[in-house]
Amino acid sequence: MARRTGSNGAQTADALRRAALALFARHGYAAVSMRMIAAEVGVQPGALYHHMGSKQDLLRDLMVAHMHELLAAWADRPEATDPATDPATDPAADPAADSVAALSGFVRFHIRHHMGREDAVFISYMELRNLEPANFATLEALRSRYEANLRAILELGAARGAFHAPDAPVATRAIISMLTGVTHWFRGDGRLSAAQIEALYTDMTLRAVAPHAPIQGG
Amino acid sequence: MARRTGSNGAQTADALRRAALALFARHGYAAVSMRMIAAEVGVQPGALYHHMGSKQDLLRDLMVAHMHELLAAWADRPEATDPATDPATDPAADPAADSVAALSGFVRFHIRHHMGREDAVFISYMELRNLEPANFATLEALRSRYEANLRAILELGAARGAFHAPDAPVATRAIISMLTGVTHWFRGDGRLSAAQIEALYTDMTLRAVAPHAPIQGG
DNA sequence: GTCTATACGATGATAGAC
DNA sequence: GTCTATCATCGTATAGAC
Repeated sequence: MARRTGSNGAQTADALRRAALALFARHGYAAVSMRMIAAEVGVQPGALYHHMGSKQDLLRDLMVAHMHELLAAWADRPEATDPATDPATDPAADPAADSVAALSGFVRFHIRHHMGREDAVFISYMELRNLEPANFATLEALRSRYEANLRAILELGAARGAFHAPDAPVATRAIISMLTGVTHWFRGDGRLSAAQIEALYTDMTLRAVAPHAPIQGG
Repeated sequence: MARRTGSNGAQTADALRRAALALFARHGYAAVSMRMIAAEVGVQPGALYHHMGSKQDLLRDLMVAHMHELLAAWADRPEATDPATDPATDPAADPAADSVAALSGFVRFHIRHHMGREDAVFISYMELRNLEPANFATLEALRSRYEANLRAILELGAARGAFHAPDAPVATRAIISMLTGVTHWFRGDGRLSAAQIEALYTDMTLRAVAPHAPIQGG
């Protein structure tokens, strides 16, 4: 037989991408062979090349798709599409509260979006070094675009006096590192629920840039 | 000639380990071949096996050495070996200030130790998945031992009321993720000096667990 | 669209000369 | 301790049948 009964091009392509994502996350791009991906889906190695250009193209596509999904989800989040009419969060009425709301909104969004996408998150910052220069530049631009959202929140908040963030670019990276670190160790069946993690990280982030001087020492 | 003039076993072994560290950090363990390591040092591939067991042994040794160095440096840090006699940091006199000093001491230590060791840091948490189970367990135990130092500082500080850390294990991971993230982007020739980075991160960390309620909102 | 078969180079590791 | 030479295996990717 030349084609398995019930096989379907689009379904196979999707299955291959899912299998590749999981395998890349578990073993690393370089350690995963095309044979492994094919075997996972149940097709022969040669059949892969009807669905993708090369292994490198596959990696780039997975990473670009993840970033597009992230940016689209940010643009479509409720706060962005449904501007609050609550006077308590009206920027003109209370700029500081607006900045705090924006920052805690970012934290919640970031953690919620990344939980459940551990594989894609892992790949997106572990496999950057396995991208060819042109593909690396593409990803860097997308990552930078996302990061700019947090930086803008911090800069506006600092200008308003709502935040203590003496260096917004550094604070941006520090916060993103902290938040993304959740995906390294969080497992849904652990001691804490996703909602509890979210609350703890929101609290720590808000405190980290709170305009109160901590006790100095040491 | 069977041996290059001036060659030396111990020197070659050391050079191979240095070359492997740099190559693993740049390209990833799976993407680096024994031939690449040999070529970097200027020996033939076969000669490598007089200095190491296997590629896996090499990776494990590099990672274990890094963790041992980290733990030894922590144990030997000035604050540990030279107890402060300054009344201002005497735990009995001012427990809260003692906790703050301990935490900022950890942040300073962590950042200073990790800066300049980017390659080893990178490998130590990127290549965990390429370790065989027994080796992985060894590394996990070492990592956990280091993490316990920060957790103890946070737990004691929280018990004293010096810190707001409702969940010490989560705060520990969050802080370590944030601090270690520095090695991803910091370059000595950048906009900020190492000392400035250190100050910024110390400030953010102390604030993140400061016992002042941040403005709530959003 | 999937199969079988294969081209062709690279891989980790070893053997034996010097 | 390093060399040369080599083994068996696996890598990505392609060609052509159905």
